[in-house]
Amino acid sequence: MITVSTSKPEPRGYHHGDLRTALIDAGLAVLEKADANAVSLRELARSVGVSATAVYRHFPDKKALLAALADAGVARLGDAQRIASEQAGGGAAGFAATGRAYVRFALAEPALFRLAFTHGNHAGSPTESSDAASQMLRGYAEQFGGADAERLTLQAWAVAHGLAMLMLDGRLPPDDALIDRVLDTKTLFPAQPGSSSDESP
Amino acid sequence: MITVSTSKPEPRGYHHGDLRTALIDAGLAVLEKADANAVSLRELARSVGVSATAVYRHFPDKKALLAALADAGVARLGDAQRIASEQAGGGAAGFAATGRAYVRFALAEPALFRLAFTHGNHAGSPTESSDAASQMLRGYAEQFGGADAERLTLQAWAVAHGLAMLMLDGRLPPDDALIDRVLDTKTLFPAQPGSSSDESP
DNA sequence: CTTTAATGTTTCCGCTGTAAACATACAGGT
DNA sequence: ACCTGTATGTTTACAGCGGAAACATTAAAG
Repeated sequence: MITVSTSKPEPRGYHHGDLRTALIDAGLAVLEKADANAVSLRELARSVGVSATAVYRHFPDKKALLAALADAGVARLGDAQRIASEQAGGGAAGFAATGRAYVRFALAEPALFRLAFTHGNHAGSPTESSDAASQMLRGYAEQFGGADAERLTLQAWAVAHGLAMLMLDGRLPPDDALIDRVLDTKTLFPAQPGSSSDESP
Repeated sequence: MITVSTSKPEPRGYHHGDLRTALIDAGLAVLEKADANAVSLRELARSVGVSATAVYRHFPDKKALLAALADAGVARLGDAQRIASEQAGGGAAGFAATGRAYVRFALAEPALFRLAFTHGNHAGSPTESSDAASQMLRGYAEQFGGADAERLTLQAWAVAHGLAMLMLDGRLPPDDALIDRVLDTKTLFPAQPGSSSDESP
């Protein structure tokens, strides 16, 4: 009954218990304090108390491990956005909150965000993003934009993503008020808000 | 009075002639075909015909070499934008062309663009970007936006940067028409164009 | 022609990702 | 209970990396 990984998958099982999840947890922990190429297979294995090559029983190579970490990042981002959207009560306010949550998540988890989005760590086809966050954004865009839904989707995503990256890379100060100003839907998408849902709860 | 940089610095001089520029050129060449962490000190040295540690006579460490490459990237991007702006004849058309040039440059030189913008490779203070491109953008924004110049600057930069990154990372198809649609200033900044300059030549 | 500073080389170290051969422990059929 | 197959983990080995230290050479200045 030894404590084994970050959560508690009950150290039953073969040799380790649940190496795969333990490695991912360890990886996420590293990404809290350092960027992605500071993630070392050997260090992860070490921190989990296992030989370096044991990792290869669960991931074909390092790329696969990083991809798994990236997936975890995408999932967390989606959660953050859904929660923000719900707390804002949906509608135009929810739409705006979704964008702010995107950037705030990037600032809160820079290495994870970067890993999730950078350099081809994506699964499906480019255009049809199937993750929860993309679908939510598309939903808002259709709700507001009508025929221009696609353009609205892309522009909103691009502004938020661009702002996030510029702040992450130190080209813009990671200022919360700045986020609000740049992502202000009233000026960016003046025609849309308030066309099919209330906005003042 | 000797031709020094990109092509053939005439192998005169001390031991090598101009190792520093040769290394940078070699680095830029690598970045044409692979991403930044495929740039290896040893490989660069090898390709220039010099021992690995000779590099340290010109750069304190690898980070410094990459920073130099990043600077070269920023300069090239600035050139591309200035040219695009001039070819469009300035004004509102020039403003729009500047944005498109930004994204097109990113697609044409993905590794270089990434290196130039990613992960803290910037010199001065965050807000006051002193490079040519930033100043040009600010100029356009003041020309059009008046009091809202700063917001306009940031939003324009963010959309372009975000679109570039999303295309680079495979989340959006690198489609030229898509660039035009997303960066359409008429819908993104409907109030601004045509306030102090003509727009339909 | 000597001195000196700039430039390049050799050798070394610990780290990395990963391939190959070997060891162990669990699960199911007998 | 025992054997056996398969999943899991270990040992050992290799080449490549960034970089520190000591040494060698070259160009330039006196």
